Amino acid sequence: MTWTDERVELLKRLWGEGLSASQIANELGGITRNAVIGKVHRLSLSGRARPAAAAPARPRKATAGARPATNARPAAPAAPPPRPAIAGNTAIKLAPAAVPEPRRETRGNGEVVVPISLRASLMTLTEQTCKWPIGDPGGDDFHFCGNRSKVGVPYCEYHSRIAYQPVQERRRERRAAV
DNA sequence: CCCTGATTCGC
DNA sequence: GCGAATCAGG
Repeated sequence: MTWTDERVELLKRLWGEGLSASQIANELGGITRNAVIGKVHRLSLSGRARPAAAAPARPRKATAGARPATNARPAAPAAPPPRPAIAGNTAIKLAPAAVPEPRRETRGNGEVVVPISLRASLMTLTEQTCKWPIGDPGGDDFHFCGNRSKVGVPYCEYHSRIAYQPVQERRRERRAAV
């Protein structure tokens, strides 16, 4: 993939909004989070909120041809990313007691805040993000559950149960059939 | 285990 | 310049 001006700008925006590299990666599509991080660094906008920190000389390892990606992480104070409460940002509500593991930015009572740009596209649907739709498709606050799901399963555990409910009935009928 | 960003270095 | 591989940490 090429880093067109548009893509670079989007990258800057999303990164500035505090999205993770992987999220930005599948937001842009066609690239990995490594590419995003690499670009971020090249653009020198790594330290999201913290300007400080001068690289305190990292101890590179043996030279020769090997690939000693030895230690790494001297710099990088990593301060809590600024969560610029996006204006008009629609806080989405989770069904009461529904999602078991709201592993996202949550505030107060279980509301989940999703960055606009994140919701704009298919959210960051990966292999293990619950793709259970919530809200009216096409509605402004339509989104996906987004909780982690097991590999190969499209939904988180909670929604899997809902999705595959009819098993019991099935079983009954099947017995009669077979 | 899942994830995060950081760094190095061959290309 | 790019990004996979790798590292280090949560």
